[in-house]
Formats: sequence, structure tokens, C-alpha cells
Amino acid sequence: MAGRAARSVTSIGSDGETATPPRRTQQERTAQAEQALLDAAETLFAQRGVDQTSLADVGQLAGYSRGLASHHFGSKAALVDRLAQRIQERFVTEAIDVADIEGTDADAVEILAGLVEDYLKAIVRHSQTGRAFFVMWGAAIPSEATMRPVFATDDARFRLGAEALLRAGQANGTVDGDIDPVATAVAVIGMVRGVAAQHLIAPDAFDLNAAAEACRQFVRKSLTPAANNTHRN
Amino acid sequence: MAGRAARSVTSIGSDGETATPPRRTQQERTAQAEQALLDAAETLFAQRGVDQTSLADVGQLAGYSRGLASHHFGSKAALVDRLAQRIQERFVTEAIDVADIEGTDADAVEILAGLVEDYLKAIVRHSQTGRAFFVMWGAAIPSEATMRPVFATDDARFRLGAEALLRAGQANGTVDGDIDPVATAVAVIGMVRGVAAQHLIAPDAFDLNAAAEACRQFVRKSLTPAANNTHRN
Amino acid sequence: MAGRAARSVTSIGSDGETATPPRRTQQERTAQAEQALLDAAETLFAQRGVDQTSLADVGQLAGYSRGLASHHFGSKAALVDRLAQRIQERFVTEAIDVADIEGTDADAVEILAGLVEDYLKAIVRHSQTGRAFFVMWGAAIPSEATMRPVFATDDARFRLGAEALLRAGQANGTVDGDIDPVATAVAVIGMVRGVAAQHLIAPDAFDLNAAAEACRQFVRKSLTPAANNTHRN
Amino acid sequence: MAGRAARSVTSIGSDGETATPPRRTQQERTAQAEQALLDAAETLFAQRGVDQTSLADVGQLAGYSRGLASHHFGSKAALVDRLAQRIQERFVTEAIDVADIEGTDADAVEILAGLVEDYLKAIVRHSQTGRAFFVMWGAAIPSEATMRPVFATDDARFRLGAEALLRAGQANGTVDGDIDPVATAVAVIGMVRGVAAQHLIAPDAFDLNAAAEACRQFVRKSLTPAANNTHRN
DNA sequence: GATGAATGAGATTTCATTCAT
DNA sequence: AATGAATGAAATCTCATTCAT
Repeated sequence: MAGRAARSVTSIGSDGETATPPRRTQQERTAQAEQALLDAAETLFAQRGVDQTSLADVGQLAGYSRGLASHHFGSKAALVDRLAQRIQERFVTEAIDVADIEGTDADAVEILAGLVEDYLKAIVRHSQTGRAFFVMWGAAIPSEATMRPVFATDDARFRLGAEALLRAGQANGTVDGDIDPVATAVAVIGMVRGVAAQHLIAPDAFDLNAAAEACRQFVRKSLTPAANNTHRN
Repeated sequence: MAGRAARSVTSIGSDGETATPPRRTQQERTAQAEQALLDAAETLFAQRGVDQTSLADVGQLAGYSRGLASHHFGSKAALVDRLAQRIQERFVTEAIDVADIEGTDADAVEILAGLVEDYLKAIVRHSQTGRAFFVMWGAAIPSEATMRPVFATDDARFRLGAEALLRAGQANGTVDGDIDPVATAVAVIGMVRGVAAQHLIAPDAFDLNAAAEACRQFVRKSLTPAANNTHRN
Repeated sequence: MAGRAARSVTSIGSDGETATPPRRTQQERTAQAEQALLDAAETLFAQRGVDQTSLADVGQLAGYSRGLASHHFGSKAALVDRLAQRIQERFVTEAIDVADIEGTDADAVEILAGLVEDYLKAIVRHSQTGRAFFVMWGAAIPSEATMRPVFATDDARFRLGAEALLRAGQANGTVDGDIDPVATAVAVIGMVRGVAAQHLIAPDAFDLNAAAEACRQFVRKSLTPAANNTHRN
Repeated sequence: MAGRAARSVTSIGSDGETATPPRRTQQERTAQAEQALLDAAETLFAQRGVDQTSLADVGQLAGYSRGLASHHFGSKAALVDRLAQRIQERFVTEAIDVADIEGTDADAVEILAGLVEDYLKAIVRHSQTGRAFFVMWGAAIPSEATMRPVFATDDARFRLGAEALLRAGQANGTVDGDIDPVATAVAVIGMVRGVAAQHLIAPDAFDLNAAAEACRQFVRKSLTPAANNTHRN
């Protein structure tokens, strides 16, 4: 099955190395400070939310001064943007490129089912990053929220990736030709986002692995062409 | 089919009555002021989010003084709780009780598909109330958020309702006996929540009716017992 | 000589009554607080200048909290505007109405000479108010200063008053018909403003009364019609 | 008449030379940087005022780094002092030395009238430098202003120059012997400063050339000895 | 000499809350 | 009950100054 090969949602999170004090160039100093600030912001956003986190808190948790976050990013909005960007860059980047199965006989349904599972598992593995992302995503819901464009774009990117995958699957016969690729993409993305959000709001309320499996079954049973709908549970 | 009858997600929103009917007792005036304050809070939360809304704004938009919201509710947290409660009371209350199909031959899959569709249509119809709900729901994602219990409970209520419905369906043979009712409930609730959130973040990005239809198909194709899986698109 | 009657530049300054604690209505409380805040701002502006005075300083010197000045006026710019307005209202209001000598035989030169003298004496008598005014006037000189319109208007008001007086004097023959009323008004207003500013920058550098007398002589000798130019020193 | 020869208020402003001439010693590069920084400070002070201008702004407008102004001058106060000094050096330096008409028969009234006119014309010609000067002069009005000594000294220098001129005129009979030289000097300097300030606050409110002419007439009519007071308009 | 990163104090502004009316 | 004045804590942002490169 070609699906498994294409996946791997995983490279998330700030992989350590906050130490190493005596670096060299100014550029490196700045870059190091920025990563430390973003790490701190991620932690605090995940814990308290964006509005309950002050820039002074961010600077101090990062091991710098109260003023640095403001000085470095210029504004809180810029910090939020930058963190959203960093998480998006690290999170599930390959998923988008998956549509290059076009012209192959890879099973799009299996790829999508795998992506869904991987996404949810990544939320567990990199829980703080994932929570920070969903916190910001939730903060984008008010109609006048300044963060809306960033997250609208991110949602669109995911939807387009799923849509392309579905179309490719319809082209090579691995996806039911009758489904609406756009609407189905919305539903699939919605499912993973909604399941993840439920988990983050009440982590102990249900078994996320079981829910991930249920999502896979949803995808398989709903999208496999009627003819060869022989999937098992 | 009993399904359709059982639905009706609809009684949402503050249906007008800003005008001043013949005044009555003090108690009633207080109740009226409370409703006006909650209406105003709903509007402002939907627009700006909870943290960007001040109690003074709420009082003034309600047509009262800057100080009334604080005076009436005692604290901002109490206002937020009260509004969350009011929305939850008004929103989809009957859905939960649907599980009383137990012992009948009602088609649980159709009922669930109908609920999914109704929920999403209600979001459109009562967009401000729906947005206010999702704004608060999103604000519950930070791990230390004070609103978490309220929304964790609400999510659980929905999940339990769906789970009961699925179990009843498995009992009367209208739902595939192999699916995990708990995990499937999580997935279905996740799907509607996630689709709604995508819509609220970018209302013009996709056709919500088509997405609702896609969700219905997901439910039908995935949950109908293999034997009589003869649903059409 | 009708001149003396028309003058009186004098009613300047915050005439006492900062005490009297237990007043009644809210309106009165507010008005009292506003006067106290403006008095404090006047003092601090005169001492340190506008930019070196914080709103917190104003509130505290007024005997209130750090936050009141900001709360009451909304912004520092509004406080500055309000204070400028108050000083302008109190300072030399009748000077403007002096032009009503039109149609009489009042000696416009004497009236103007008197106004000049009174203005400079008022600066001495109400030195703090006068200094605060000049501080703000000086702060209006940068080309992008937000205070410019306020003080441009004030300067224009004075110039127009002087111009009207000069025209009236030319009409009744008490002012040299050859002088340019507009340009002369600019010069006279400039003289008093410039003398006052010199005094405020270095109060002990020269005798202001003697300077005031010199200004009177300038006005008399320059504006009296050539025929009856019989003024003595 | 020796008067005209003695004037020339004119050598003001930063006359171009932003281009990079053939580099020379370190000292020269430092001097060049200093001029560029002072030019930038002049521009920014004229636009925004002293307090609204940051050292970083100065460095960057000068084409250097954010840190240079601080590095070069040591503190903001030192930059302000240095700029005030430079403007005073460039502005009307010869005017002061005019008193050397003593013992000649030069007409002091004409010389003074010419100086007044030249000063006001210089303000127009070198508007930015002039505005920067008046901005700093205005900032010296608060009683505790750190700039006061600098500008008190400058005002005194001008007054002394005018006073000497007047005394010389009285000695050679070209100035009315009855006028008080000190007080009259104050009034004349006040007139030009006040007219210039009015112009800077509202450049389009009146015709500065006409005002300059009115100032000349003031000087002539007021100071010429009664006997030969035959000046025309 | 020159750059620019980092600090930390301070300013304005917002706002939940308290209190007087 | 209701108003709205007043408080005081906190947040963002600015910036002179210091320090490392």
C-alpha cells in the first residue's frame, strides 16, 4: 500500500537545546532568543490562552527580560503570527504534498485515513504544541479577531490538500467518484479538528486512539468506491 | 420514519423582544435586564471574543449603564458562566433525549444524520449565538482555562446523547453492530464541531450546505449495517 | 480716555477652593475632580513641560489616584486640549470684544497699549497659568505637533481682535491710516508673546515692567496718526 | 550707510553635502557622522519635537545605525545641547558684533530695522533650522527645563547686542535719547521671536513679509529721534 | 569606530471592581 | 435597583542606556 509511505505528520515541537550559552554572531543570538521566546509563548498559550499571557511573562519564561518579547516582535500580534507560522511549518507539512500520487495507483483512501490517524497521534505526542495551535485557532473564531486570516489560510491549506488527494483518488479509481471532493475535505478536516479539540478540552473523557480508529473507519467506509467496499473494521 | 420527528435543534437565539412590553414587577424588570445583558454579551463575544469585551461595553450595548453588568452578575466570570449556560439550554436540548428510541424500530442512523444536518443549519440561522458559543468553546482549550469544566461537560453531554442513540440503533439493528459507540460518538460530534468552526473562521471559504450533506453521507455510509448499506448519495 | 474702561485682561488663574470635601451630586464631584486635575496639570506643565509630565503625576498631585487623569479625560491629548481651552477662556477674554469701539471716538492706540501692558502684567500675576500656556504654545511649534490647531486658533483669535481694533481706530481717526492692520496686529501680538517668553525663560534677566512700558511706547509712537503724534515717554 | 554692510543673518542651515566626498582621516569621518546626526536631529526636532524624537530615529535618518547617536553623543541631553549650540553658531552670528558702530555715524535705527527684517527672512529661507531652533526655545519655557540655561544665554546675547546698538545710536544721535535701551532691546527681540513663532505655528495664517515690514516700521517710528522722525511708510 | 541586541524603567491606556449617590 | 465616579493593577509599547560582537 503506497499510503503509508507518503505519510508522517510528525516533526513537531521544540526539540530541546535551550542551553548552549556562548554562541557567536549577532544573527545567531537573535535567532536563539527568538526560538526561546516562541517556546515560552507556546507553553504559556497552551496553559492560559493568548489573552491571559503577557509579553512580559513570555520574556521571563524564556529566560530573558520582561521587555524582550515586545522589543523583538514589535507587537503581540506579530508574536502570535510568528508562532502560528512556526507551528504550521513544523506540523504536518508533508500532508499537503501528498497529492502527488496523481498518475499513480496509490490508494487515496488509505493515505487519507493514515493522515487522519497520524494527525491525532501527533496531537498526543506533541501535546503542548498541539494545544497552543488549537488555542490560537479557537481565538480566531470571533468575527473581528485579528488572527482570523492566519488560521483561515491554514484551514484552507489543509482543505486543499485533502481535496487534491480526493480528486487524485477519484482519478485513479481509489475514491468513490460520487463524493464531492470539496465538501468531503471540509468534513474530514472538521472531524480531526473537532476530535482533537474535544480531547484537548477533556483529555480523560475518552480514548483518543479509539476515536482515531473510528475516524479511520469513517473515511474508509464513506469514501471507498462502492464496488470494492470490502474494508473490515 | 420516526427520525425526523425527534430532531429539531432549532430553538436558539434571542428572538427579538428588545421593545418594552407593559412593565410588571421588580423581579421581571431584573429578569429583563439580565436577558438584555446576556444578549449584549453574546453579540460582543461573537464579535471580539470574551477577553476583548469589557463589562462596561456589555452594559452600554444592553442600553443600561456601564456599571450594571458588574453589579448584576457580580463578576465577569459569572456573566460568562451564565451566558454559556443560557446558550447550552437553548441549543439542541431535545437532541439529547432522542435516545428514547430504545425499544422502537426508529432508524438511528437517519436520526443522527438529521441531527448533524440540523446542527449545522442552526449555526447558519443563529449565527451570532452559534459564534458566541464557539468563541467560548475555543476559550476553553487552554489547559488552565476557567471555562473548561463548563464546556467539557457540554461536550460530554453531546457525546453521551450520540452514544445512547448509537447503542439504541445497534439494539434495534439500524446501526452497524461492529462500530464502537463511544469512539463513533466522538467522531461524529467532532465532525460537526470542526465543520462549524471552519465555517465560522472563514464563512465564505466553502458551501456549508454541501459540507452538511457530506457529513450526512459520512454518517450513513459508515454506520449503516453492511447488509442493508444501500444508501444513495 | 475710553481705553482704560474697555480693558481688564485679568481674570486668570485657578481661584482657590481646592478644599470643601463633602459635596453632593455626581456632576459636582466630577466637576470638582476635573478642576483639581487641570490645576495639577497646569502646575506640572509649567514646571516640567507637557512631555515630562505623566498622567499619573497629574492624578496624584490633584489628590486622586494614578489612573484618574487618564480615566477622566480619555487621553493625554484631551487633557491638554481641555487645559488650553480653560486657560484661553480665563485669559483676556474681553480683549477680543474690544473692537466694539467701532462708531465711537475711543482712542484705539491707547486701548491697544493698555492691552499690551495688561497682558504682560497678567503673566506676572498669574505666573503659573501663564507659564503653562506658553509651555503648551511652545509645544505647538513642531510641524507635526498635535497641539498646533488649538494654538493656531488662539493666535488667530488674538490677531483678529487686534486687527479689528486697529481698523476701528483707522475709521475714527485715532490710528494712523497708513499702517497695515493685519501685519501690525501680527507685530503687536508677536511683541507681547515674545517679551513674555523671554521673561519666562529668564525671569531675572530684565525688568518686565520696563519692558511693558517700552512695548506701550512702541505701540503709541508707531500707530498714532502723524498729525497728533504728541505722545510723551 | 554702514548698517547694511554689518548685517547678514544668513549663514544658516545644513547646506547639502550629503554625498560622500573622498574619505580622509578617522577624525574627519567622525566629524562627518556628527554633522549627519545633527542634520537628522534638526529635521526630526522640527517635525516632531525633542521628546517625540528617539535617538534611534536620529541614527537611522542620518543613514547610520540605531545605536550611533547614543554612542557618539553619550546621551540625548548632549545631542540636544550640541545641536542648540550648532544652530546658535550658524544663526545670526554677525548681528552681535554690530555694536562696533560705536564712534561712527552709522544709523543704528536702520541697522536694527534691517536686522529685524533679515531675521524673519532667514526663518523662511532656512525654515527647518529655524523651526528646530524655536522648538528647542519653546522647550526651554518650563521652569525646570534642562535647556533653560542654553536658551536664556542665547536670548541674553541677542538682547545685549541690540542694547549695545541702541546705546551706540543714542551716542551718535541716530536713536532717540529718551528710550530705555534695555527695555527696548527686550521689546525688539520679543517682536521678532513672537512673529516668527506665530508664523511657525500657522505658516499660512498671514503674510510674513508684510509682518516683517510692519516690524521695521515699528522700529523706525519708535526709535528715531523726534526731531528727524521723517520716515515714510 | 560602529552595530544592534538586550535591558528595564516608565508612559499610556484599559478595565474589573469598589464605593458613593 | 441602578448609576457612574474612582481606584489600582496590569498590559502593551517605547526608548535611553548598556553591553557584546
